[in-house]
Amino acid sequence: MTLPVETDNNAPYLSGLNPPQREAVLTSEGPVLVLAGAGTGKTAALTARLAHLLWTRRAFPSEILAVTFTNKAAREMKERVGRLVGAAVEGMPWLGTFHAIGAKMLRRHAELVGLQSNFTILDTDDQLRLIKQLILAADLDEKRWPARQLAGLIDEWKNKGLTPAEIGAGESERYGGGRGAALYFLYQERLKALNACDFGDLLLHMLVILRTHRDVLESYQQRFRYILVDEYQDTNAVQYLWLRLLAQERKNICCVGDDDQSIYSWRGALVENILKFEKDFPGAKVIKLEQNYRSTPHILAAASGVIANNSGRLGKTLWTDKDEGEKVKVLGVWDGPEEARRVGEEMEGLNRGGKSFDDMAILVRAQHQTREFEDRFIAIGLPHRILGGQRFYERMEIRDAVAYLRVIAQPADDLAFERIVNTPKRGLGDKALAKVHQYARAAQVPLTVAAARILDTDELTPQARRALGNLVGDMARWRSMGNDLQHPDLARIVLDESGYTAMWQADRTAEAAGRLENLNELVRAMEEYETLGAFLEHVSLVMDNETNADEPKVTIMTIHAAKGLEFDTVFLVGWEEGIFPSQRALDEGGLASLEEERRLAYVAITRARRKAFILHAANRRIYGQWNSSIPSRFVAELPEAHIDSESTMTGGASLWQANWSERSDPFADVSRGTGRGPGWQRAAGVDMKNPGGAFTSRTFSREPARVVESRASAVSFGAKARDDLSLGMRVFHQKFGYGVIAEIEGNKLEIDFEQAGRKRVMDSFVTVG
DNA sequence: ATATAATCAATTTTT
DNA sequence: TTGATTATAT
Repeated sequence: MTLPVETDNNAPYLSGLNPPQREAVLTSEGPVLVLAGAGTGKTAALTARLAHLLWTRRAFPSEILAVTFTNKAAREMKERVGRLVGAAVEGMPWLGTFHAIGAKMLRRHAELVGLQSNFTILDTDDQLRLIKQLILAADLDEKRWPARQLAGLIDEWKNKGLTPAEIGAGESERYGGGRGAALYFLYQERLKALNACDFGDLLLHMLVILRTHRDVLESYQQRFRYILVDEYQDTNAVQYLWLRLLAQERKNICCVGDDDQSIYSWRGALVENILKFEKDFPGAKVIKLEQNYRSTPHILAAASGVIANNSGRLGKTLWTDKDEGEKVKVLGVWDGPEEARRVGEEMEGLNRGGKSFDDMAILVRAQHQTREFEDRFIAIGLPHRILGGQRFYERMEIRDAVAYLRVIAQPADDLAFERIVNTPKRGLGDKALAKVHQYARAAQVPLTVAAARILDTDELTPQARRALGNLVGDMARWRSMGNDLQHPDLARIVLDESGYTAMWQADRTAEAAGRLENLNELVRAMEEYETLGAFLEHVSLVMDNETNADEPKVTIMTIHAAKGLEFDTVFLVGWEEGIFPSQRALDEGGLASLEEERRLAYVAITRARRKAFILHAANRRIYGQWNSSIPSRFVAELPEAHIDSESTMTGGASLWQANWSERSDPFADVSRGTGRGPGWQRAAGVDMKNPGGAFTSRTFSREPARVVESRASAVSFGAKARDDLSLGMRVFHQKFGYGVIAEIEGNKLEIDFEQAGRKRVMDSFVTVG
C-alpha cells in the first residue's frame, strides 16, 4: 500500500461497500481469493477493485488483465468500471473473455504456431464438417465413430492443454480404435492449411507460445501488473495453466468465485482450481463475501439446507438482514400439463396483484422442458420469452451470409466456400464440387483458387462450368470492391448479386420474412465495426443475441443460463428424480455429478429475491412415453422449517416422502428411462403395456418387464413381412394418412393414399385402420 | 439435383 | 413424441 488508508476509504468507488468487500478492493498486492456467495455483491467489489487500481495509479488501464467467461460479463464490467472512473476504461484493452483475449494475443504471435495473423476462427459447425471430412478420408465408419464424438474429444484435450503430441495411447484409444491422436494431429494440420483455428486453439496455441517462447511470456508478465479473474470456479486446465504462467512473476492475481456455483465441469471446468488456490499461490489472502443482498432468509435457508449435503466445500454462511419473507412453496402435481397450468395460473395471479411479468422466471433443468410451458402459455396468451434457444449468429441465413463475407475476406477459407458454393442453388452439385475438391487437393491450393483454375480445363459439364464461372467472377469483383466500399454496403451488394436475398424473397414459408429481417439486422450490426475483419472477429467470438425488451414477459430458461441473474419470483419445475438430478448425470458421473446437480439446485434457488416455487409431477411424458416419477431427493433436502408443501393429489406429499425413507434405494427395482441401455428398454416395455398408468406400473409391478422387440429390430429381419396385411386393406400412415394397399412386396407396400397418391412404404410404418 | 422416406437420437453451453 | 440428419428414389 503506497497511499494512506484515509484516501482509500474516502474514494468514491468505496461507497456502499461492506467491510469484506472493501478488503477485497483494497488488498491490491499479492494473491487474493475472493469467495463470493450468490448475491453477495461480487460484481460491485470486482469493478471497485478495478477502479481502485486505476484511480490510485497503481496501473495503467493497459496493464491490467481482467478475464471473464462470457461477453455479457465482460460488457457489464466495462460499463460499471466506466461509470466509476470515466473514460479510462476505453483504454482497457485486456478486459474480456478468455477467448477474446486469447484471440487478441494470438493474432500478434500467430506465426509462432504456423498461422497468419488474419486466421479465421471456426465455430462448432465448421469444426464438425471438417472433422467429418477427415473421418471419411481416414476410412472410418461414421456410424460407429460419430464426428461429434471426435469433436468432443478434441475439445476435451484442448481444454486440458494437450497438443496432439501429448496424447497418450490410452487417450488415443478413445476414438477410432486407437486412432484418436492421429486424427487430432491431422485435424490440426488441416486447420493450419486453412489458416484457421477453433475456440480451443485460441487458448491452447497461446499456452504453447507462452511455454516455448520465454521472451513472449516475459513481456506479458511485465505488462500485466494486476490480474483479475471472474468465476474462477469455472476455469479449465488450459485457462489455469495460462493464469499461472502469467501471474508467476508479479503474483498480483485476484480470483473471484464460488465453489458452490461450479456447474460447468462437463465442459472442462475444474472446481479443484478454486479449492487449491492457496496451495498454488502461497500466502494468498482469502476473503469471504457472505452478506447476501438478494434473497429473503427463507430462500437462503432453503438453498443452504440443500447445498449442505455436499462434501468438500470451502464453506460459507450466507446471511441477510432482510425481512423474513415467505416460505419456499413446494407443490406436487399430477403431471406435466398440470404443472404448466399451475405455474401459468400463479403467474397471472401475481400479475393481477401488480407484479410485472418481467420479474418472474421459470427455470428448467433441460431445454426440452420449456416446451410444455410454451404450449400452455401460447394457449392462454401469457407473454413469455424462451432464452437460450438458437443464437442469432447460429441461424442458417446468418451463417450463410457470413460465409460469403468470409470467402471474400479470406480466400483460403474452404469451409465457407463450400457452404455458399451452391447456396442459392446454382446447379453445382456433389459431382461438380467433388471435381473442384480433387483439383484443389492435387494442386495443393484452396478451393477458391481451384475453382478459378478448373474453369480453364474441360473437367466440368458446360452448365456447371458456366455457373462456377459466374461465381468465381462475382467473388473476384466483390473482393476488389471491398477496397473502396464501406463493408456494410459491400455486404448488401454481395447478398443481392449472389441471389441470396432473392432466394428468401421467393420463399413462401413462414420463416422467410423473419430471415430477411435477420439479414437486414446483420448488415446493420456491421456498421458498428471499423473493418470487415473486425466484424468477422466479433461474429466468431461474440455469439450472443440482444433480446429486445418490449412488453413485459415471463422468462423461461435453463438453470445454467440463469446463473448470475435474479428474479423476484422464481418457479423451479420438474424437480423429480431422473429429471433433476438428471438420470444421465447420475449414471455417468456418480457422486461427483450428483454434487454438481446439487450445486445446480443451489444456483436455482438463489436466483429468487422474494419467492420461490418448487414443483414436481407424479407423471411425465418423456419422448412420447408416460413415466411415473417421484420427487427429487433435493426436495427432501429442503429444511422443513422454511417450506410450505402442498399436493394436488390425494394422499399428498407425505406419501412420496414416506417412500424415500422406507427403502434405501427406491430405484433398485424401478427401471428408469435414460434413453439408452437395457434399463430404457425395460422401462419402455412397462409403459407400452400400461400407457398412462405408469403410477401403477412402478408401484405394483415388481417383475422386470420383458424387453419388447422394437419396431427397428422387426425391420432388420428384412423380408419377413407382416401377416396382418393384405391387398385392398385400408391402412393408416403417419405422414400420408389413410390409403389402400395396392401391392405387397416382402415388407414393402405400394399404397394408394387418399391425399398423397400412390407411395411405396415400409409395412412397419402403417397401422391397420 | 432434388424431394421424400427412413433412421437416429434426444442434459447442461460458452467461446 | 419430435426434430434433425442421412439415404433413397425420382
